[in-house]
Formats: sequence, C-alpha cells, structure tokens
Amino acid sequence: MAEIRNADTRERILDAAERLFMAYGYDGTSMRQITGEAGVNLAAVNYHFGSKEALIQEVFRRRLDWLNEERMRVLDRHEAEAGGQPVKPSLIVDAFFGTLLRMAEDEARGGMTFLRLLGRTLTEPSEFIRAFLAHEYKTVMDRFKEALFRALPEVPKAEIVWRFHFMLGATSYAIAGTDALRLVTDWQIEEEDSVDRLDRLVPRLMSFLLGGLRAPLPQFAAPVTVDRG
Amino acid sequence: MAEIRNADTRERILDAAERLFMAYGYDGTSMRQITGEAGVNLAAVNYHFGSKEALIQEVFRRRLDWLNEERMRVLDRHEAEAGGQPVKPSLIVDAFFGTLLRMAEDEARGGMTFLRLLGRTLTEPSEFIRAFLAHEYKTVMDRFKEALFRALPEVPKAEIVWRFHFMLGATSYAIAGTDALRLVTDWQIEEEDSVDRLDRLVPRLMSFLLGGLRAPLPQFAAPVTVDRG
DNA sequence: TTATGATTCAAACGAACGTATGAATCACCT
DNA sequence: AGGTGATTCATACGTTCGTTTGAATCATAA
Repeated sequence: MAEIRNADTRERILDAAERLFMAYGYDGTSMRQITGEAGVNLAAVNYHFGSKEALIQEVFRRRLDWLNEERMRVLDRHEAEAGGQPVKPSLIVDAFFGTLLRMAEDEARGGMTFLRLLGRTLTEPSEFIRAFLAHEYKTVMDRFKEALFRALPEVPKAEIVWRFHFMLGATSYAIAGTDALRLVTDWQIEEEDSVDRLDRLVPRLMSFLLGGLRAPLPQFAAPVTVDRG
Repeated sequence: MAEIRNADTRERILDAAERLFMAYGYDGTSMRQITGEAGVNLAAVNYHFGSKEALIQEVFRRRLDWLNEERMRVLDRHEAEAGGQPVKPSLIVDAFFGTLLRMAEDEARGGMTFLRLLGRTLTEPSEFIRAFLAHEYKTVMDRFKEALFRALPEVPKAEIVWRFHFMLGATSYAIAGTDALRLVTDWQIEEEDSVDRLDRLVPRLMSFLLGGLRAPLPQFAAPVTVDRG
C-alpha cells in the first residue's frame, strides 16, 4: 500500500477527533465515529490515549501549547518595545485574540477547525473539560490580566476581568462559526463577507473588542459608598 | 397527601429539566435524572411531552414566548416615543439585551437558571436545538436588525449583523455563569462583584456592548500587501 | 531465521441510554 | 356506586455507548 501502516495512527485519530468534536461536541461524538473517520480500529483510541477523556485533552494540548506560548512571545515582544512603559491595550488584545485568530489561517496548526472547537468548548457542559482548559490557561491568563491592569490603571480590576470575560465570549461566538450566526441572519451574508473571510473577521472583531474594552465605565444605580480604592 | 398528586407533573418536569439542562447540557442530562429530580415516574416525560427533544423545546418555549414578546413590547414603546425618528442604539440594545437580563431577576420566569441555560444552548452542538431556536427567534431578530439598520444608517448592514453577533456572544458568556468566568479569574471576585449581583452585571455588560457596537469601523487591509512578515 | 515488543484487529462486555408497554391507580361524572 | 378517561407505575426492550480482551500481525534486531 502507498501509506505506511503504523505511520501516524495517533495523528489520524487526533485530526478526526478534532473535526468531529468541533462538529458534534464531546458527548455527541462517539468513539466509533472517530475511529471510523480516522480509518483505524475501534480499540486504537484506548490503546494510544487511554480513554475518550484523555483523547480530547490531547486534542487541545496539541494546539494550545503552541498557541499560549505564541501569545506570550507576542506580548513579550510588545513589552520589550514599550521599554518599561505599559503596553497599549490594543496591542495586548491583539497579542491574545489576534494571535488566536491568525492561528485560523495556519492549517498545520488546526486552522478554523480547532478554532471553532475551542470556541464551542469554552461553553461546553462537561465539567472536566472546563477544568482542564482552566488549568491549561492559567499562566497565560494571569499574564494578560496583569498587562491589562498596568495598561488601564484607572479602570477597576474587577471591571477589567469582566471585560476580558466579555471579549472571550464575543470571540468564541465569532469563531464558533456560521451555525450560530445563522441565528442572527438567514440572508446569507454576501460572499465577500462570508465567515471564511478571516481577513475581514479579524479587524471586525478587533474593533468591537477594543470598543467594548475602552467603553465608558458603567454607572451603577445604587448609590454605594466608596469603601475601596 | 399535603400536595395534590396530579397537580403539576408537567411543571415539575419542566423545572427539573431546565435546571439539569443548564447544569449538564442536553446530551449530558438523562431522562432518569430529570424524572428523579422531579419526583415523577420515568415514563412521565414521554407521556406528557412525547420525547426528550420535545421536552427541551417546551422548556424553551415556556420562557422564550414571553421574553421575545416582551422585547417587542419594549421596542414598540421606544419606537412610539421616538415618533418616526430612529430609536437610539442604546435603547435598542436595552430592549433586546436588557430585557433578557432583567428576566434573570424574575424567578417566576426562570430567573438565572433559564438565562444560563439559554446562554449555554446557543453554542450547544445539537443541530435540532439550534434549528429550533433560530426559528423561535426569527421574528424578533428581523425586527431588531431593522431597528439597528435605521438607527445606524452610516454603518454597513453586514457590519451591524456581525456586531449583533458579537453582542450575543458576550452576553451568552456573561450569563452562562461563573464556571466560564473561572477561566478568566480564580481570585474569587469580591463578594459585592459576584455573579449573583445582576444589578452590577447589567450596566457592566451594557457599557461593553454599546462600546463595541459604536466602535470605529474596522480598516480592512489593502488587498495586495506582499510582505508575509 | 527467529525472537520480541509494539501495534492492530474482531469480538464481546456491562452499563446507560431513550422509549414502549400494559396493568394499576387516580380524579371526576352521572 | 360504578364507569370512564387520564395519569402513574414497574418493568422491559432494543440500541448505543466506552472499554476490554486475547489473538493476529507488524517492525526490528540478533
């Protein structure tokens, strides 16, 4: 046969799982679907990864390790260029969300498939997945929160955390794909604006995120006494 | 004895299903969990609703019918007050997202539980759920898109649709609850800023959404930049 | 070649799933 | 009181799930 047998069973499984988890979710994808699409034996997943849970963790680790390191590298670069001064919020947002979105153009690193999987999974019900992701993200999250705290010293930290959260949500939806967008529109957005046009989505989303991040601070209704700095 | 037997088996099932679907997702919740928590027989769901699919549709319909009608009523009111003039974007956003968030304070209408379920489900993998929601939402969506088109005549329609999409994402995350937020922060946000404090979340989210909606339009990169960084 | 460890394979396991059944029990009417 | 239709109940059906097993097959080196 043209293809080597043993060659990359693991990779074939990971690719199939990535695509299927993206399309049908974790619970909605069966081992038989995965191994069927990968063209390997049903038992191969348990042999190579141990369990379905360990499989999806590996699906994420394979991509997230690089992504989060790249985010750090970009932020490092911006901080070096700022030379002690706080990095501009737009650059921090770009280092975090822009790096993520640019990953979509890199098919060798999962491209849109992984991005949509990630977007979908952040709201996935399964507890252990969220716990795993929270652990994987901890370091990079702390780093970016700190950068934003320094970049926006006049904004309360709780406010920044919330807005980071909102930005994550908007981004997840944006990349989770056409399906969710169909809830907003059924007039197919003209071809030049289709979801596949990432070069248009990125600046669109960036404008929105920065607009939200820099919005005027909310006025709380209740006249609370200022008990904290 | 104290409680009437037949009284409201349907309601008990709907309440239990709403809570469990919110906590564990559609696929992750079994009929046995639902009927167990509701204190009814396993067969009761199929007897009263026909199937699990029909059950979750009824879970949503019970709340969405009122919600979307209320959204329309609020928008009607603002349009009447505007007397022919376009309604201000902030009022449109409030009619759509503010009405949703205020629903969280109304325990009789599902409160936070339903809100978190809704936020979670908009990214749920199951195809039929998204299709059902898209259908339920169609009328109100068209109405609000039109209102935004008129309120922001200088903004391209495609841009508005995208930003509506981003707003939906940010809102879903915001209400999908603490779990996702823990991905951003593990320092428990001080008590006064906790997720339960909806009176703080609402203005926070509104500021963010409006900031994003009114952000400067994105500059798309020129089509022929050769440099590949 | 033969020995060895890694991998693949077909087959089966027990558990959990959504659903269906038919008898028992209920509320309600005459 | 007795009849009737609606509802509840225990139980079982057929599927599909993730996982396991032990033998077959592979790659590699002595």
